[in-house]
Amino acid sequence: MAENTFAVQSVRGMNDVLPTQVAGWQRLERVTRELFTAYGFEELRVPIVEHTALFKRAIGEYTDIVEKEMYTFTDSGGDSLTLRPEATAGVVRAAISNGLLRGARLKLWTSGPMFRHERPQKGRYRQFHQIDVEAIGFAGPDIDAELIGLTARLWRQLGITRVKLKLNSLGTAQARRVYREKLVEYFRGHESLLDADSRRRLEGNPLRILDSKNPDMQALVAAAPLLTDHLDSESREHFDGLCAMLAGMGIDYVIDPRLVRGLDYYSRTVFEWVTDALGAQDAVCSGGRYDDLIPQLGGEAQPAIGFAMGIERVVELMGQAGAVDAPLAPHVYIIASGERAQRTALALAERLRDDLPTLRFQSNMGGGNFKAQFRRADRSGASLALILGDTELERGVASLKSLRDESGQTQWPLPDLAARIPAILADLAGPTEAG
RNA sequence: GUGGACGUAGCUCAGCUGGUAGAGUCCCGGAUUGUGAUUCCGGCUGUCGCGGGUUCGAGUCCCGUCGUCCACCCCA
Repeated sequence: MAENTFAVQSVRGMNDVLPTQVAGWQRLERVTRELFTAYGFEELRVPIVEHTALFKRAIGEYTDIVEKEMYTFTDSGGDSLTLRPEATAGVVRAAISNGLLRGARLKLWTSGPMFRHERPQKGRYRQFHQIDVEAIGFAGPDIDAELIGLTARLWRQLGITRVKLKLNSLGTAQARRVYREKLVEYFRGHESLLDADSRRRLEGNPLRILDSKNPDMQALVAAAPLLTDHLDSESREHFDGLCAMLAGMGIDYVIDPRLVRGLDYYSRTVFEWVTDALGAQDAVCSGGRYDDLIPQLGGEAQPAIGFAMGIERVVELMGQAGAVDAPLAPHVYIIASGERAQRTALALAERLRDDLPTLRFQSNMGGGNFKAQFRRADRSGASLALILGDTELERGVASLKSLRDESGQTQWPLPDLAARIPAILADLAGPTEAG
């Protein structure tokens, strides 16, 4: 590859978010921040890089993420570090190492880039972004229901409708161990029917076989023993409680006994919001309970639950739902012709910004004749053009022209502008925007 | 990591069985003296992703490579 090409190409799977796309990101960030605050969650910011061992221990040695998808490197001090592939491990680590856990109940959220070395696809990137929510110190199922209720509210606020909630319980680690043995036994009995992927998983992560999309495997999977039938009684009760609460909140869900997660730390409640609008990358937001993780990482045992949503995926859904705001147009576009007028216009713009801080003034930059400046004014979407030329300068006035209707052009002494502009804008806006 | 499709002006694309690139759009200027739509006229921009090969000659064929997209896989 030529060196130039190399230099101007972004790294595979790592994308720029362009100004035209940013509106969706900002809307999602704003709505989630308000929602989290309203539910009593506090923001926590954690590093992007952690010790490799943290992720191995939290996510599990035999998961796909740890086995083949992590960006791991040795720093110049000889430490093995990893670009975080998910957020929970870092949040839990931060809670432990800052001593936040002692008897506390933590409701936290964080967001930022995550890194996974996968083959890029629509909705799947090597650097992608998540908004992550964690509730530590709550045994549930009330908090489980609240978290799910929060996400359901978020979709409503964003105008997203093409999502469905899938729900399952993985039981406790002990119950899962028993089930796992049963499952391995079952699949060993039919080993000749297993595809290559499934045979590989039989050792490391047999539960994932249940997730197989291979049509040839469906019959075998369908007849496999169900985790749901092997739940311990406490998990059963917990899960039934959650279902009842969701029903009481009017939240629709589908119980999917084969919903398992790709991260080992989950136990009991797992859930996933899926969509049919993003092709194969259908998970928009998912999470679950991780009651055993904190002691595994050296903290004092605390039940906990969390979820993460993929910003790129949610923003894509927002775009499809038409839920992205148009960029804010200036209220006033300032046109100035001639050197003296341009100087006057800059000073005038600053004064108007002082006097009218809630309005958006855009000054024409880079000169141009009146025609060009009016064209830019029009394209800017501004409601009003403020015109400053030789004629106006001589008389100490500025012209104001409506760009959105035919109400014409008026002239005002410069000192009066700050008082006149809001009134004129209000007239232009008319009754529709009066509220 | 596996399989498949694709990669031509900023954008959307055309370019037949190989003969050294074109449209629309965008942008800029003009259509009587200081006024944004539309229309008309004129103008600008391309290492045809990159590298190599075949050929007298390649955007068009072959190989490699990078990237995008789709499916698998995985997951947010």
